[in-house]
Amino acid sequence: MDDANDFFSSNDAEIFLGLNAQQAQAVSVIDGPLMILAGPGSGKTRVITHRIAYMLQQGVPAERILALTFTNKAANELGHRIQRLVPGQFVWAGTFHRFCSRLLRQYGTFVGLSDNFSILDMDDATKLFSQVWDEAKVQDDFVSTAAVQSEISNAKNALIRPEDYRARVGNPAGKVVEKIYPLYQKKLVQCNSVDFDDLLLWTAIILQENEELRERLDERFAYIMVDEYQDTNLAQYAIVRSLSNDYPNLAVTGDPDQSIYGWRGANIGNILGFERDYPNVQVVRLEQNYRSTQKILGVADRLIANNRLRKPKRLIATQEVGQPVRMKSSSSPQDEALWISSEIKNLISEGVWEPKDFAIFYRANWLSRNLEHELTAAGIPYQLVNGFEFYQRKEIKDLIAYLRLIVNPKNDVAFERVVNSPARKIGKVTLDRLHDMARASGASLLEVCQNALQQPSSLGRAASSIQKFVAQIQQLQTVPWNNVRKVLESVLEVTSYAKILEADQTEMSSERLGNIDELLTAAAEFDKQHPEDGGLEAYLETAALVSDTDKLDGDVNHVKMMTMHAAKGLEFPCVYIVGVEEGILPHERSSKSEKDVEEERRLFFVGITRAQKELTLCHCEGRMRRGTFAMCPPSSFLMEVLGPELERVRPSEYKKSFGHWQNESRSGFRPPKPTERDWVEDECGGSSFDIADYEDNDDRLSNGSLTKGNESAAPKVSRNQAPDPSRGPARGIRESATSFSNRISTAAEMFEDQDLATELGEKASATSDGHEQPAFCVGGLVQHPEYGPGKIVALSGSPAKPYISVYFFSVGPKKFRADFCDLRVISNPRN
DNA sequence: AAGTTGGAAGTTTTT
DNA sequence: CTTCCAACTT
Repeated sequence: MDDANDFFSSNDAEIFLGLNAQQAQAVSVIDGPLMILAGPGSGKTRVITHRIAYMLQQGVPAERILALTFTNKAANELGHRIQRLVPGQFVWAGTFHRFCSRLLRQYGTFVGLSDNFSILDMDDATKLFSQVWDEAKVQDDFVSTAAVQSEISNAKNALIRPEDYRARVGNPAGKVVEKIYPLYQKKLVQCNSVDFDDLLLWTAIILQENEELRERLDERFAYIMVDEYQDTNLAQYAIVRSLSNDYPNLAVTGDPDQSIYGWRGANIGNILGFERDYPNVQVVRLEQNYRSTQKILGVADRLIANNRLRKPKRLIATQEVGQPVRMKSSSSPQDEALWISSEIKNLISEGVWEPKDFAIFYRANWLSRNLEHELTAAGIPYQLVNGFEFYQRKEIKDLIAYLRLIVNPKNDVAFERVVNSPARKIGKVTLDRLHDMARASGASLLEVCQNALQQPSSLGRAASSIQKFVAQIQQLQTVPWNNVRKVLESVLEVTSYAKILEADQTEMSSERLGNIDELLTAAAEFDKQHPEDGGLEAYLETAALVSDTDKLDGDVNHVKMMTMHAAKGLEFPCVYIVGVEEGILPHERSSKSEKDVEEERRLFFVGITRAQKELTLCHCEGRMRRGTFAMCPPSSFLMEVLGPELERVRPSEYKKSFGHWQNESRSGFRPPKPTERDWVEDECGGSSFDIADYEDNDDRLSNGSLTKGNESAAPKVSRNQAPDPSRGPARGIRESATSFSNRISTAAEMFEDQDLATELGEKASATSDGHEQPAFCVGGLVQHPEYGPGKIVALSGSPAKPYISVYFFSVGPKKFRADFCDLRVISNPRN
């Protein structure tokens, strides 16, 4: 460090200020290949920013620097920090996928894509894939679409093109992939679309096949930095290599111990083999951890030491010893959630921490349910970072699909999504016919429609609907693309999308209108933030490539909940990791091979090392699975981690935490009783119980009989059956309260007067020849061809979708669409 | 055409 | 306990 300061001019002082020796070394090496092995919390982002600042200061033009990150969030933060350090300089930083998307907009013609291509998200790609699957009439009953789709994804990530794919022996999906992969890829190109994997695949192919272009881009991006290099796959590796051949000023940062995307084709060998790929590489190790307490690091260290496929690496603590890492056992996820929420509530009210200091991690998104419920009940604000967010909702996908179709008329997936949304009476039959025509002519669905309208008879009854739809799209194509919000408003107006929802007047449609409002606001915000580089195409690219993690706002004072995958790169003072159970953390589907288990262990390692001050590892004795309560043994990882830093949460604390709930009367909830098991432990356990118990009882742990039979679960089961106010009513009773009460009273009436039935029957036969049909009225009597006579109980719905509820003598209550049903009015109440 | 219902099936992680 | 899909209803 001192040497470094002597060597560099005084201008450098600011850039090197406060860096340790290794960090300074990593910053100062800007020419030639460099590998930065950065443990968790070692100031990696800082090194990257300062290194870029140093390059700029050394006269490297900003446009020749390329920073590739894993998430948009990381890229944005990088950009932000560079701006702070070197104001006024613009360095391109973004994800691989975004970078590739930009290249393909320019050079996609090499592989048959025009510059307005669409990026399909997972949903759309799957939709297109199953169409191809259906068309190919796959006979094999033994492979699933999902297996084949994921095998194709693997092939793409491994840079295997459709024509080169050969089934490997022992791979049941292989033969089907051989057949489907080329068809799927052909269809994608026909639709002028790419899936996520294609962004990488096509870019790699273009760079491989166009030496002149490769040289130009290699020179253009003379300085490249790749973050999270341990998570790059073969395609990404190939792209990076192509761009750093003549100008091998490539710096990669990463940590083999944090490689958690092997299932997506990430090859940990890329970072382990970096020294082999690039001769004369300089290696810098950042081993000082500035984030976590010594105890937390001790636990992390002991865990990861169990991995065999790794380079041993130290984590040197610089923080205080800290509080013990806690291990908490609960009888059920409900109890676990209640315990966590009440503890967080107490810590907040005591002023120890703020909501935003807490994070709760889990292996899979569904594990957040109970937590959400209890945090809501406790009034703790939280933010969920999960997979089913804004852009997944139907109305949002519909509107985005309109935009995609406007930009790329060949996008058949978008066409299918919107052609009957809002409802235009264009159904399966019509769509099948359009598909046949498209297959025959090789044209896109929209083109087929346009052509067929020359002879409307070929479209049958749907011709006029299609005519209208095509006219709407054509009208929308004339709207200028520079203002996204205006385009969206035009879509809403031209298609009457919002108007139809407004007319519906149900709870769901008003929620959808709210979401649409939110989308309009977001679009306006995008327009504002991108006055130069915005517009419809840029917006669609952003919409396709944003992830939910990117939206995470650390400034908002909320508890954060997310998967451990999403937690990568983040840090929080207090961390809870839930569901540390065998079958969940190592996940049962990742327990086949040692390699898989090691990746699970790295995932746990990532979770643990996010914690700065306090860490609690939680597991349940059992949980509901497939409708029944099942026992859950604690994760084998927990046993690997046992040691002096670890402390079991003692039942006395458990009781104390619940005291709060017991004093508060909440309707609908019973204060949970400490389970029998907790009491037993309280008596015979003691402070030294925990570690010894786990170490000496492998057999008990492995067969999950640590609990004392089912007694401890009993109170939970009843809690489980209590109605859950956060979810809607179960199917089957999903009727409005009014119509339900109506039905009860009517039923009572009906049963009092049994003779009414015969009377009604007689009246019905008397009026059976067709008179003018009077309007339906509540209380009126009607005749149904199958069910016989009945009484009108309620009228509901909207003018567009009127419903009628009838109580029949023969079969009880029934509900029909009033404009479709075959009901004859016998009498009205006032007659 | 479109909504409702019953039965079978299934629970990873994400650019 | 949920979610998806095919069959059935109007």
